[in-house]
Amino acid sequence: MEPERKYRRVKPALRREHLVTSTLRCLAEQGAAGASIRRIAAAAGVSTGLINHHYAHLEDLVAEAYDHLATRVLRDILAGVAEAGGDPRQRLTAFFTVSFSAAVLDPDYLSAWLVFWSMIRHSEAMKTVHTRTNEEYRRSLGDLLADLIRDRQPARTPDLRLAAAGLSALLDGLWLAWCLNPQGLTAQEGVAICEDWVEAHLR
Amino acid sequence: MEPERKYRRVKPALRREHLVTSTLRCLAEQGAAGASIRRIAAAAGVSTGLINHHYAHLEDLVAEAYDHLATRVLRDILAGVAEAGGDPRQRLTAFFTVSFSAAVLDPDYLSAWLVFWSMIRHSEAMKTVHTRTNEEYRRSLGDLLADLIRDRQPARTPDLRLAAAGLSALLDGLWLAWCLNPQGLTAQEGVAICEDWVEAHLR
DNA sequence: GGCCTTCTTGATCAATCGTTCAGCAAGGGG
DNA sequence: CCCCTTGCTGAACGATTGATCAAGAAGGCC
Repeated sequence: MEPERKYRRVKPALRREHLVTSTLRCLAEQGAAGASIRRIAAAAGVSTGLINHHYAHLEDLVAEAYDHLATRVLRDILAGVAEAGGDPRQRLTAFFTVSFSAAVLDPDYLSAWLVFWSMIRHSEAMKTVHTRTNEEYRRSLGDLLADLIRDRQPARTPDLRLAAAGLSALLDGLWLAWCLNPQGLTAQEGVAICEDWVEAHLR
Repeated sequence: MEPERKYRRVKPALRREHLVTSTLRCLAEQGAAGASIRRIAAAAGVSTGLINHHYAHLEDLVAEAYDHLATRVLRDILAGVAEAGGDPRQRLTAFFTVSFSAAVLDPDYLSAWLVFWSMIRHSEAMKTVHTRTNEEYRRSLGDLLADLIRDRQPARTPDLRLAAAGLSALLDGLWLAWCLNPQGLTAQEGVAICEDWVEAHLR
């Protein structure tokens, strides 16, 4: 008979990653109610005390989960863009397509984003993650737009910063609307609206 | 000496309105933490029991607050539109201007919207309010777009439903981005981006 | 093989939550 | 003016919250 171990020790870095993914699962499945030390501990299969051992405050864990999700989404999108080849227009289409794919456009994950956003106001850590990831996202979008502008040489070149802000807001708004009421819009229509934006603005 | 009354009775309809405005104040000031019977009761200057006397569940009160805020915002916007006169283009500009005015674009109120949205998933009452108010909003925007299209007779008339969905998403996205990070964008730039959308799509 | 670091547990704390309910009292109708 | 409806109070209940901490045990190192 092998001696039953009560638990297995895990290296901090690995354990923290484990806790972060458990947090995301909790937030996606249960929304704001899932942002609780006890529920996350249960989902991770560990004791409540372990969470405060690795994170001084629950807020720190959630901030890391925010960073994790935002980074993964942008990475997925950029991977799709890279697959699309070198044509600026097709790269932008890939950006839209992945943005409206199931891996990103998931009503369950909206619950998580809502929790993140609601914490930004009072948590400096959350604010920091939001500002940084948002800048990365908008810069990626701005780069793609800049490439397309250079390629097309449209009659009137728009302000790049405002254009990126507008397209980014359009994407966020469509994503939000779809998650809150999937009946009102299809993913294909979401992509189509973004494509229209490009054709209308960079002609 | 006038006999001190312990409290004053108020007609149900008036009391409910009182509770709704107190709820909105709580949600705006304290976010998700303000969505509590005790805090709302304290803000309204009544006992906790009174809330459950008028509303079977806290959820019902919050749903009424959601309805109240969404209706007020749309009413403010349409009032601005009415003031703008009869020119379809100027009416649309008024829609944008009011949307980015302080009465609507308030980071404090974002906290309230986030609470509402996070409750939609599990509350049928919240889902009903969201669907209805959202349809009203999008229909108002669609009407203004239809007027402008009839007035301008643009070369290629866009799908009205998709156009309204797109512009509505753009407004929501800009509003969300500004509330979450007011440094990243000014209200005037928000209006400018919306104006650009109109000029680019309905030329 | 035994020691020692430190990862992990789980009981415990005070605070807060939504809801219930017995009873008080305000103030209009008869 | 009194009664009776009902708006209203506030204590109480059980559940849940984030955080603390003493104790335990896993597993690498000498």
